[in-house]
Amino acid sequence: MLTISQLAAYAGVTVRAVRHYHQIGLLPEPERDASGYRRYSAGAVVSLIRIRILANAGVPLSQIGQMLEADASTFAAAVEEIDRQLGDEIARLEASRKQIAQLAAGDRLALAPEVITYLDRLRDIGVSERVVAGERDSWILMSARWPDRVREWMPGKIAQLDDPQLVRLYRILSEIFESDTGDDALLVEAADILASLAEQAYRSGEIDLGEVAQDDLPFDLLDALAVESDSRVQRLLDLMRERGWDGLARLERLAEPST
Amino acid sequence: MLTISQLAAYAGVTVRAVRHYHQIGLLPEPERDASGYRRYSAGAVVSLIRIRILANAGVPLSQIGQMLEADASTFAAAVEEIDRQLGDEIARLEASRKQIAQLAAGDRLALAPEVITYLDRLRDIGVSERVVAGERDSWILMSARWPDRVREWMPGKIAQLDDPQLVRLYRILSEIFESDTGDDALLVEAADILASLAEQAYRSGEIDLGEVAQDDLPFDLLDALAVESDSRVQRLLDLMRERGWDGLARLERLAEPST
DNA sequence: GCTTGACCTTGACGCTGCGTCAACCCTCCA
DNA sequence: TGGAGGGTTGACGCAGCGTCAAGGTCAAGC
Repeated sequence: MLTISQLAAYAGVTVRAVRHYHQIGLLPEPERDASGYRRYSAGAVVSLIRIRILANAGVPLSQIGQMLEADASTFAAAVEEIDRQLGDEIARLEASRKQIAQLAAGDRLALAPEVITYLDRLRDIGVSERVVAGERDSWILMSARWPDRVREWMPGKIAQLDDPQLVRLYRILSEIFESDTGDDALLVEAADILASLAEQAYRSGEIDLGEVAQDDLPFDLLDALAVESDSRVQRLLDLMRERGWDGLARLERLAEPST
Repeated sequence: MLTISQLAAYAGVTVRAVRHYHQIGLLPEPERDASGYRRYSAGAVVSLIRIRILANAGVPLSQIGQMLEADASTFAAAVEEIDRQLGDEIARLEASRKQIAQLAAGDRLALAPEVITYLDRLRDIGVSERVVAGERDSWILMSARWPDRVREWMPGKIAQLDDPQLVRLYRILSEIFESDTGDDALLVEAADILASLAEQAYRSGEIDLGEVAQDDLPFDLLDALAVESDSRVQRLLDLMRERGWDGLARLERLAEPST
């Protein structure tokens, strides 16, 4: 007769594992000797090894009992199911691995390469780091919901940077948010340019977001994010409202311009 | 300001997950409103999304906090470590998948094909199912500890089945254990053949187990297993002892034969 | 003002497969 | 006879939430 540690050693498992199998009813409790020790027969070793064979194959303990008793076809069906689950799990882990490979490639925020390019272009034209960081956070938000759409939008966004008016706008914004003073004249100038750009876009019908339902887009959230990062954005919003436009991330016409 | 469910929806996670992140200190608790509800800023959405990006890449929650604060080289090192762990996990699952594929291939006990062949040969020469089952359990025990050694031993075992004496022995054993009567004459005959075979093996020095330390092999366990399955095995052991041999799975000379 | 349903709160258990104390008993050997 | 090295049960811990339970709150319709 064997003690629990001998049994465990023969089967190549830990004593704790054996007791666990008893607890969940997978391995029957053996007789006890006079002092209360469990005493195992040689057959228990075989039972335990068979349990481990299935467990090592990835079968959940909760199913092993049934599988050991099942007939061939039931067994085969169960095996197939387990294999499917293992396959799913492997697929999930490999997806994770792809993700992490992207992170390793220096793309610490997991933004699409197109967005990274866009942010770099902003830096090239002299946009300050704070404003770039704001843009980045906005695109993180957008990418979370429409990773594919964002990639489609980027070429257009990058092309827009050729517009001298837009470049001027970004430079003014950089100047505003880089300084700690509240130079309202600059804010007014920014609002004027922004209104002008919005007007052009509105006339040319350029505002085109593809098939994304516009209510679905978190423009309010983007505006709120901007205001959070710097309260002077609120002033900009107010100035835009005076000029007949609502919002910032997505300008919406409030009323026809009086002029 | 956002409620917890709005925050969760923006980031594509469950409310429960957000609360969990608060609990483990991964996401800071926001201010509460008058009624005790959590109220989130837009920045929280960005924070949460960044957490999920890392979590989806397989980073354990317990490390995400540090990673978000880490510098580039620390971050890269951590990423590499995570990737290694993912690789290990995938390897383990794929090993499981191979195992289960073997099970699916009809090999329900995960015995090496050589052993299956051996058991089939036993059936071919007329060995009863009970005796084959006993052999099978023995080989399960052996395979658990020396899967590779067992495969090497099998060709020799199969070759031995050409010996008419051995065939006769197996047939007698089958007859004994298939009947419920206690025909002692058959047991005596079996013991005589076994002793004769042992003598031959002893003389030719054939007993060769390779480099396996012999104390390491569970011969006592195998004998015990046999006795458990049928108590008449005990009588066989006694008869062998009378003939100067100890054990059954591994015969050991007790004394030089008097003849 | 009342109901209703949707949303918020904290607290706690469940899941998987054991690892790891804790606190105590049993056996064997020098 | 004392200590080392077994054994026993009981319980917490782990990862990442899901899922009640037992309420309090809010907005809307009657």
